[in-house]
Amino acid sequence: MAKPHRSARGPRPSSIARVPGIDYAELDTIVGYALRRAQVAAFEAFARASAGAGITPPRFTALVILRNNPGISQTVLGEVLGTARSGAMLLADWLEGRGLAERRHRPDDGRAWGLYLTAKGERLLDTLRRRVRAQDRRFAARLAKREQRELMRLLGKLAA
Amino acid sequence: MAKPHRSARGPRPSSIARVPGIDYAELDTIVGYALRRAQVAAFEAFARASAGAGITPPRFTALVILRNNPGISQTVLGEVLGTARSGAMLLADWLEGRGLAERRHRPDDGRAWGLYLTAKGERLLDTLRRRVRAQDRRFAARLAKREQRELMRLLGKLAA
DNA sequence: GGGCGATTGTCATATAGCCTTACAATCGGC
DNA sequence: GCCGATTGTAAGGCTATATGACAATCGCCC
Repeated sequence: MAKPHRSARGPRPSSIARVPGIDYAELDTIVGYALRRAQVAAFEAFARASAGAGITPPRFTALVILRNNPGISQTVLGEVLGTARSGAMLLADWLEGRGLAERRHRPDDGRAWGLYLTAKGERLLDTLRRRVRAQDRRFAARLAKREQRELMRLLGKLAA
Repeated sequence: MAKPHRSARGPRPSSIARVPGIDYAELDTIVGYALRRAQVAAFEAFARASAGAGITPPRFTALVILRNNPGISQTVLGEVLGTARSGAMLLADWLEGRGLAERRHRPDDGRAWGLYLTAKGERLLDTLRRRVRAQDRRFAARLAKREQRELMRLLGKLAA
């Protein structure tokens, strides 16, 4: 029921409006299903924020991670994203191909590359971040501030 | 940041363990990101429950919907799942191919088919449902009963 | 009753995002 | 210096979806 539905990643889930006249039965008691629904809604907020650029959630995540962890290796990036090494490499290729990130040899390890955001990457991330956060805040505004904090706490416990 | 990450659906998100030593920065303040993490965890519970059969979240959803809404059309099924009609058709093909569901002509509309669970489909759903619910409950047990109710309430508001 | 736009299922085609496997270069410990 | 482990890479493939076109049928309007 979860993302996979997905879920979990790549696919572009379109809105899952409740269809009138349909009996959802036990689906409404399954936490995973409720999570998926909410996540799809959140994704739409993200899509609105990143419209234009081909930025997807994992790419945005990678940009943030690169900025705050300069020199990170592709293997570790893959772990952070929860994907195979080869997938992280493709992602790095994509970022590098648009001049958003670059690979630099690592003095301490001849096998590994260090990943770094370029100036262009930093600029993109700056605008992107503002828009993503604004949309996320607008999305979360369906809840009171108090509820938002509580939600984040509960989600944190679930993901742990 | 939502599911799509994935997805929404189809993809098989692997666990997203927190990587020690990595700075996640603002990601931890984004509701969509938190949702995605929790959803991946929930998906793992689902995968454990449906291991063996090739049942994915959307397929499980379809089984439940078919059982509680016999005679539903493929177009409506697609709406419920949030996918294009063609995707719903493929799903119906899959279910029919394993003898879990069948299409019956609809007397009132020569274009549309009505979808119905077969006896075999009902049986599978019965065992599946028990396992899925058990795993979902185990997953949700990271929260107190009270918190679970609160979470469902908040998620409902977000998805609305 | 006939005509016409809308709807339904279907099919072909394309794509995105992944994974798996295999491999060469390199590292680290013994 | 040797050998198992690790890193990035490349090739190939798979799955879930979307898009667009199509024939059959419906519903409405005249």
